Amino acid sequence: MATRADVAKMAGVSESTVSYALNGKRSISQETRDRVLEAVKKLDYKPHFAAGLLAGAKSKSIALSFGDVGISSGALEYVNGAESAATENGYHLVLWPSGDEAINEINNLVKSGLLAGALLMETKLDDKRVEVLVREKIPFAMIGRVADNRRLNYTDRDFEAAAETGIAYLETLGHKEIAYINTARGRGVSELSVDVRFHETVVAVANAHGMNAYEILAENNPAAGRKAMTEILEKLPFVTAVVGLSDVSTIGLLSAATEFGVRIPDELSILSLSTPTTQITLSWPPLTTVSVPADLMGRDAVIALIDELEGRSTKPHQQLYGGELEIRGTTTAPRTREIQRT
Amino acid sequence: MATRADVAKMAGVSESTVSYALNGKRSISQETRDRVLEAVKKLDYKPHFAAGLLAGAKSKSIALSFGDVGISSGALEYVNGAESAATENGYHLVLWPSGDEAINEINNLVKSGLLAGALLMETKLDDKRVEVLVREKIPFAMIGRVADNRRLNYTDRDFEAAAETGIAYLETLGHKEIAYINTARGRGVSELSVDVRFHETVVAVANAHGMNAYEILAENNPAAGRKAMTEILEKLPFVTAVVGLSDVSTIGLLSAATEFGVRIPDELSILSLSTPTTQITLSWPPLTTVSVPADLMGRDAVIALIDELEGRSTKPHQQLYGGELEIRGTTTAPRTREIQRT
DNA sequence: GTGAAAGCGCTAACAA
DNA sequence: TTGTTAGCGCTTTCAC
Repeated sequence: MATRADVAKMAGVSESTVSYALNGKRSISQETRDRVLEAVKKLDYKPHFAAGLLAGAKSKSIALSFGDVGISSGALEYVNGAESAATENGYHLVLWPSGDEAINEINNLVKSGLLAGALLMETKLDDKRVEVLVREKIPFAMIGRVADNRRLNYTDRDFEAAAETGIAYLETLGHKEIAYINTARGRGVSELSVDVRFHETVVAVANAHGMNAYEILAENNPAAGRKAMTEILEKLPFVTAVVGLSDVSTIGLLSAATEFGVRIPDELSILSLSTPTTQITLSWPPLTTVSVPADLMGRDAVIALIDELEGRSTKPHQQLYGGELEIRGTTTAPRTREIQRT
Repeated sequence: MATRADVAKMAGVSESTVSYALNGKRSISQETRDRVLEAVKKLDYKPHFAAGLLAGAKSKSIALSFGDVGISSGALEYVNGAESAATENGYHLVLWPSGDEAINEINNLVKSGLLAGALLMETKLDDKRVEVLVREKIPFAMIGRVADNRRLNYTDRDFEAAAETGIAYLETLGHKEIAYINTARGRGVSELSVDVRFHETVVAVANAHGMNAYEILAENNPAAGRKAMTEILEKLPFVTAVVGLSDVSTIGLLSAATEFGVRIPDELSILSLSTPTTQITLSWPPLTTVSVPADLMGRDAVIALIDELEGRSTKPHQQLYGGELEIRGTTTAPRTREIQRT
């Protein structure tokens, strides 16, 4: 491989001139630049990034820290949005599963110059990663929020707005008694910030609208959604609508309704507040949702981080996305008779 | 940050001794090692990877090259499998969208020492990435295959085995006339190797079993699956079973059947040969499938690549996975009357 | 506008 | 078993 020295020799200039011709960090005559560029092309010169890193150039790699059980299907849209924004800006995303030592490794690699910063997904209210990154002064941005977000970059959903949009719509339809499915949390099971925040918000908003909201806990998988449907039939036969706060479990709930012979939406309305667009049309009827602009949010978070890395931001970037009501096939006016399994 | 020189001074040894104490590339007395390790701990020394790379150490980063429209939900399981195997072996995956310049960039970064090799997903029969990587002698492994796989590492599905398993099962049930849904290809639309290979295989296997197989082309999304269902009702009302070769379109087909009032499986059997496990239970009834061990395949491909990177492999790693018949709710004996929309 | 040169922190060949 | 040392290719300061 040709080095910068080879280029310098061929172009008849010094090595530093080659660098500056390439990165534009100081002015250079058009003629000299042309000569350098020609030599670069002739020699098929490619810069050696590791050398640059050692000499002080900044890395263009960002660690993408996701949950420790892999990237979930719900998280995928965020990842794809983040990835495309990163690529457009000349950065790359490095997959990084969460874990106690993983975050220390990120710290090491940033200090080593190999990584520029980190993008955190699936944040918990009390997220250890944040502690470490703040202490070590590693630049990072979050998709989601923690308990105390002062001076932190985050891109999150606007839960108040989403709940308000969805519940106001159910009120319009005439629903009074609703159930909502949330991920099991507290009790040491999970403290994903999204679960806690949504829980609090939905109850408050429903009450404000004069509705009664009953919580059902379910892990975020289809089987748990099925169990939730069973629970509704057994314990809450009077509810006329169900609001899903997680993505996959809501689809499981819908399938289970079909299985149990509960006609959707005539006998029960289902509204999802968190289903990614790619999953909405996977079931029948297609889910009515308050949309999650996951792609945009992923992009937004990455761009916030890059702005910080490149010194363009002065204050933390904190952005909330509400999402829009998308009426599809799972909602209608409440039934008048009691629901039952057939 | 403390450097290797600081550690050497504190431990009272030379700098190279510190390196060897850390990487074990030459023998060292227990006493010396202990002293070095103690200094490392006291100084909180972290190796500077970029420096190591420049000096000749090998990178532990692998480019994960996926389709240019982002990671598809079907590809996610492969990614997660690959990621966990990489992490277990001390490697990391760098997200890399396909594209003409992208593959050149991988080439540059491998030459720069920043990347060790590449893992290719969503391979096409005539894949440009392979051309470049072979020419530049970049180590890589594929999930999928190209037309000529001599001397290449690949991990792929065993299409013959999968088709045989699925179609033999349909024969057992008594089906004679079947449709199969494949991604539109040829005609410049797509040349994903999986589409072409599956097409050829399914026809051959069906014929061998004395069945007639009719192809329906559909992009791999729910809406196209719905259209495929329409097409079956209109043009192939005599078929009693449908085999889906793609993942998402098959689920769309199933939803559409429910929508159109076609009772599954009584009026039409549906068998999927490619649906990832996470999507199977998203619809009702749950799909009967020939399973795709995507997680295993992702792991297998990464490990093959790492073996090559670390000089442990002498010949190309070529591995096929058949998958097992998993009977769920979408298949049964053929109906006797003609199918129709209600 | 351009050049010279001093590192960056590590690896590994060579020497002892 | 351990030490010495010459780079790896680039960035950047300082001088012209």
